[in-house]
Amino acid sequence: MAEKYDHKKVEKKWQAIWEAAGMYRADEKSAKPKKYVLDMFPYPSGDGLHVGHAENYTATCIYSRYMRMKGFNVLHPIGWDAFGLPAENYAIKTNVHPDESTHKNIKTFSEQIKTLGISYDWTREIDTSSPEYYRWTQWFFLLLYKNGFAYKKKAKVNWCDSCKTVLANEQAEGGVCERCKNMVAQKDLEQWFFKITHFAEDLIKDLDTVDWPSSTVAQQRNWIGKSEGVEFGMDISETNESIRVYTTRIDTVFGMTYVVLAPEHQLVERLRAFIKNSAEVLAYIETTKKKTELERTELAKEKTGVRLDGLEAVNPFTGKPVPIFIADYVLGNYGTGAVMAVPAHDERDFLFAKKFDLPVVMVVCPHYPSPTCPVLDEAYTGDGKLVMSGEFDGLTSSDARERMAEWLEKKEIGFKKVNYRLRDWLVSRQRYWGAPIPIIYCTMCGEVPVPEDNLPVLLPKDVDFRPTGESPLALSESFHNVSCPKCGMKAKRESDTMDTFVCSSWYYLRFADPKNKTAFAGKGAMEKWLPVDMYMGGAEHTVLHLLYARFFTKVLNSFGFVSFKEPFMKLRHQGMILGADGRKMSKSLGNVENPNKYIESDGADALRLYEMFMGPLADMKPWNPNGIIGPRRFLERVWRLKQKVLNTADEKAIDSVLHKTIKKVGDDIEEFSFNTAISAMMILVNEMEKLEVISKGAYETLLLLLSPFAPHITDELWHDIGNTKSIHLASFPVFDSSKCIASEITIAIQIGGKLRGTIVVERDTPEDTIKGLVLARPDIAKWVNGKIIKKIIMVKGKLLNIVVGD
RNA sequence: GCGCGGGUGGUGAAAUGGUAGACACGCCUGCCUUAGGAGCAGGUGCCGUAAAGGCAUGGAGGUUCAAGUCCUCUCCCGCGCACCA
Repeated sequence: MAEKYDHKKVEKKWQAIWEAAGMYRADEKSAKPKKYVLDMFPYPSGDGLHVGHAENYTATCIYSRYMRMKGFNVLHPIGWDAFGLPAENYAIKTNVHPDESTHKNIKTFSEQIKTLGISYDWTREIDTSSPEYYRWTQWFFLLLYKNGFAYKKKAKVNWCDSCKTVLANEQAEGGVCERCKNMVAQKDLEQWFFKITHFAEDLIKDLDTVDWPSSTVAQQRNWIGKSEGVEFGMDISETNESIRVYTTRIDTVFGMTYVVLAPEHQLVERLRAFIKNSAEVLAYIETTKKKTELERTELAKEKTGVRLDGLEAVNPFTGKPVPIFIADYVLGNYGTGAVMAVPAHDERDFLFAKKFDLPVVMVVCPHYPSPTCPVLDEAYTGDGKLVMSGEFDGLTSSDARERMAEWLEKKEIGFKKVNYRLRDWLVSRQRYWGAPIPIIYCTMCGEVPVPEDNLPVLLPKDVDFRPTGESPLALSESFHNVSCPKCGMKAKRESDTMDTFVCSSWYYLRFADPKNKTAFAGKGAMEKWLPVDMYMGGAEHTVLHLLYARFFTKVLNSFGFVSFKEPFMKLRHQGMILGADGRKMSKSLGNVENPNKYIESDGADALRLYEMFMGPLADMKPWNPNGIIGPRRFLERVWRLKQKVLNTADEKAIDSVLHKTIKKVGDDIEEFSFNTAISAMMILVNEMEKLEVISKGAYETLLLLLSPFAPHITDELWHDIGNTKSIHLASFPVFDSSKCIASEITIAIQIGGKLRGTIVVERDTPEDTIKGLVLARPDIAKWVNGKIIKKIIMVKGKLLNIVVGD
């Protein structure tokens, strides 16, 4: 009796052998074509590895192993996104220093990943919280600073009172803190920003050059929010002032019945003397100030606002004056902070007009030429042809937009304008566990960048990191008080740290050259390995990390550091694995699955297979605690199959299905359809089991196909049948289409499109012979008898459809 | 409201316009046994005792010899964004 499959023994053995041999190191000297396969590097949380991590890493591991077998020089690295709030929050709770807990967690993660048999090049491991790394994060800050892409300004910013820090817009979506889910308040604070808006157009345009999931591309486009419209001025009667408004619907301008300013608009203050009801207006502005962003933007069906009595703005197209309002539904920080209101063609204007009893005039009609304009019970926001619009009558909306823009330009009142919703990236944080911002404030010299050779600005370890709203670093005497690098006088260091997303915006570059002491990465190394060919991670960072990383690449490209404009050429997301109850895994629900448990009971190979077999990688899917049994049984069958291997066995017996499987598995790995690749291998094993004996060649092919998925057991069996080098150094089997064709084929027989039977014939049977055979069969003939055969449709090798009529 | 995905057995899911439910889990019936989360053989969409047959991919139409797949309308679910003019 052959030895039983002992996953613990096998997996431990091979992991040690691979590590000793340095099997998965990327080769700097190889002439083979490169393939850079990257996982979104993890934040080493105290909870350890999660089945979701395992899903992500197994998928790219399979892909990397496959690419190695296909002759590529693969770079597949791993590192740690180690800075960040959770470590600090944990520290506050337990009084364990973030540096200590983070490094303990990294150790746990590393061990867990190794037991999964993930083929990382561990020699390139990086840790964003190490001075060797954050020195370059600081260097990037200075690069941006010196080129005007990093600046400090006082602005209304998102403040999370529970995290005691400011947040970027991207981290405060919907007015809620991305980390702790608490409501975010608006505060006027002086903060550091990166000028991501400078690249807004490129960030939109270059999305066309990458192979990313369509929803991710759509989300980024949506976030950047490009809009094309016109900006024009409107004179204010009886004053020398004018209002500039921005609109994307200039074609509706003849329907303008009023104008709205954002309450914070500067004109309000300047025109105060002309406003008759200024007390009421000021009161409204005060009320607005007290509202949070969320309250202001909440699905407030109820519109509020105040008319500026005594003031009117003139519509340049009609020459007619319209009233001016302030209302908080108009945002001060977008466009010009003022809009023309066309209630017939804008829902918000419509609601406002209803409330204030303002005229609603329809000027774009979908039923042109409509004799009368209907009474509207909601705004018509679509296109149509223009009515009541003077010389523009009868034009389509899109033509009118062009013509009206030209009209404004000719009169020098307005111009075409592109606006973006994207705002600059707020990067300073009033927290401890992050890279210090390398700036010094001198009473004489002002803002002074830390000289490059003074980097890194070390994060002091002896700091009370409990957040107070004041940056913890300001409390460290030795850190905070320094002398000015310019004049040598007493000065103070910037005490804010950088958003952790800054650290992760360039880590993929560092992997190309992780030990470099003179640059963030050598130019040659980056040109060799980058851009990333395959990037994989969760779909939750579509706007944050992926946008920031693209921004960094664009900055570096514009300064000539790198030749590429996009960092991640191909991107795929793995779907979230839910708990067995179909809910999101969480400690409080007690439905969290730990991969260790399954590695222990069934082995890493079985776990890897199960996670890949669960369903399409990108789908969200529930965990089935019993589901691993199928893949485990499959591996045992592969193990037992070894007993049937005979050198003299006939290879042809299984050729057809074998080659079909080679094709299917190869194609599926390239498409990330691992579930169907596994199913194809199961079919192959089922077929092999039916045979008395299997040729060594066929069995080897099976092991090679399976090796990216189940690397341990396949290497063990590979050696058992007489190979001396690791299976992971072998080539992927070559598909031979001539061997794919079976000698017998099954043809479906349809009568009038309905399946009535099947027939098995020799591969090269002529069509007429098949027709004859089919019609001779009584079970088929009974459907045809008494009817006229109108047509016979033959799909070669697949199907015969007899179309009958009465 | 807008954008992106989806709706197929008891479950996870397969299907270049060409035999719907591959592959697996579960379940049922045998066999075997060192009684195991074993192994082997067979069965398992629904209606029909069975056979014959019929019905089935959210719903309604349509195109086609042939539709889960293409087209129109519609319902439902998930995710993301949301007063950006």
